[in-house]
Amino acid sequence: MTTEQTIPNQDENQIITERRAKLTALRNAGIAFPNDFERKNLSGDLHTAYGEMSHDELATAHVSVAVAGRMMLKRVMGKASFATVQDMSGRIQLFISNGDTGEEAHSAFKHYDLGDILGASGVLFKTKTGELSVRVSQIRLLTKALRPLPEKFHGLTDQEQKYRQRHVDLITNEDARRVFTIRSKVIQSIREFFMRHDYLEVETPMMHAIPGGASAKPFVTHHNALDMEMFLRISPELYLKRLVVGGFEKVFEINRSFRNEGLSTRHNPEFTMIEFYEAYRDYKYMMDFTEKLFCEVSRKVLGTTVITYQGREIDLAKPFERLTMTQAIRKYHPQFSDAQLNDRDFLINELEDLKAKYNTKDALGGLQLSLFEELAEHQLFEPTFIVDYPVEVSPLARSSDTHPGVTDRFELFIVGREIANGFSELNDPEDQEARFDAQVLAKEAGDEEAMFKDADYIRTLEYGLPPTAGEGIGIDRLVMLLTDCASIRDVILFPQMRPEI
RNA sequence: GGGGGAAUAGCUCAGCUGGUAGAGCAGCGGACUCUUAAUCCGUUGGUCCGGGGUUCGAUCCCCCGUUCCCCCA
Repeated sequence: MTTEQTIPNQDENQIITERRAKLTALRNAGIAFPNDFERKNLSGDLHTAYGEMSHDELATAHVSVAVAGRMMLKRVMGKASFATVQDMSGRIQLFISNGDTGEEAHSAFKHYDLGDILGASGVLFKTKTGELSVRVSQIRLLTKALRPLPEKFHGLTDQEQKYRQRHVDLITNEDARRVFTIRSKVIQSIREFFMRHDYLEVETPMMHAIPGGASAKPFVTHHNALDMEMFLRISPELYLKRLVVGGFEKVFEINRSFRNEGLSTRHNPEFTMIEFYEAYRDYKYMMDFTEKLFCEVSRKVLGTTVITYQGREIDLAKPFERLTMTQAIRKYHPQFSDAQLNDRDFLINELEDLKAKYNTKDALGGLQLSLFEELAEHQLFEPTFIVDYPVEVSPLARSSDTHPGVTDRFELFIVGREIANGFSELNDPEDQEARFDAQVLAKEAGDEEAMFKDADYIRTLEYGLPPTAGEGIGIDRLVMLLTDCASIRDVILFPQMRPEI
């Protein structure tokens, strides 16, 4: 809405200059950006309704249509032309000729450029090669595109440009449209699943005075009026459990959370997950529930539970395997005995040999986890729940009644990546306070990802959190799986990038 | 953070261990009334990512930097 002409001279080129001249001519001739074209038909609907009709049937039916879209292909043959326009539902071919539109309109059309947005009305017909097309009687330029599109055959292939100029990627690459359409449907079907199970969708704060609910470094910001440091949330967990205390016994939030860590093919600093909590359930129920969810989402969105990821097939309808960490290690490294995997000195020796990262102060469970991450995690291609996480890395999970040092917790791995994390919630306020205190000690000892003590959350638990199970599922990673994308940037519309200049 | 790769016309890409750059598409002009990445003829278009260095001469070799991609932590 600015009247100021902001022309980026530095990347002005001949093509843009010529298109600008065409725009100037349009301005001089009248309204250059009209807003009165009434689009009546989508190309996809027309193909569905009339695609199967013969040339003669269509001629008899005499179907009048008005379509609009971006011109993607253009073939001029003297007194007649073909153009392909693309709208939100697909593409349709236009036939423009002196005989149908008059020579003046057709001549004007010849100066339209690929990328321009057109509106056309006319009658449906089939070409002699059988392609459903519009015999155009009136055609208008609705929006002049000043910048040229990428090459019509290859589209945009430069990864950086695909991410930085996602609109161009979406215009030219059908696969990009496919991925983000699937993403939308995945979220929709997840929401439907939870609605059907009587969950309440809620929104909790994204700005936290105390970042909690996960072990991660937060982004820091500042509230001016309150003059206080605030954090972008790393997880909505503690707020959602407050709501369970409040009596909302089944809640979920499809949330954006933020973690101040590096960027990679698996990490974007802001990411989408769903967290959900259900009272009077345990972590075992959540595993069953998760299997149902994954199966249903895949079936609804893709029409099948059998997916192919990077060349390998997975059937989400098959029961997900459930292993403890040591079982998973032994599955891929049968040379280890149970006794060895329960021997601190042995584990430390192995981790040293592997040059793996681990915390020397860790108890047995922490060391097992380090070895699991080193030797087994990346091999878990088939969906696998790893159960019985150690207490020291699970400060919000309920302790096992039968195995000291272990919590009622699982993580789900598919294609070697963590995709979900759930547990029976710790609802003993005194135990929770002790766990927070342990986290504070870890933080003081230099663990930047250790949790803060949240006294308000303890007070909340003191009102009584019913026995509850909760879980978080990484939606970006789930979408990667369902769309066969290798990089998280391929499933995030605008992934975080370094500034261009 | 470490290692490897990439950056050349608006886009997709060539460019021979050194001699100031080419093709296709797009654009512009022309021919063409059923094309399908239309075709045919002609033609415009370059900060070879940026900055230093070596050299008579650098897109090419060396150093520094920027961004992206891949692998590792």
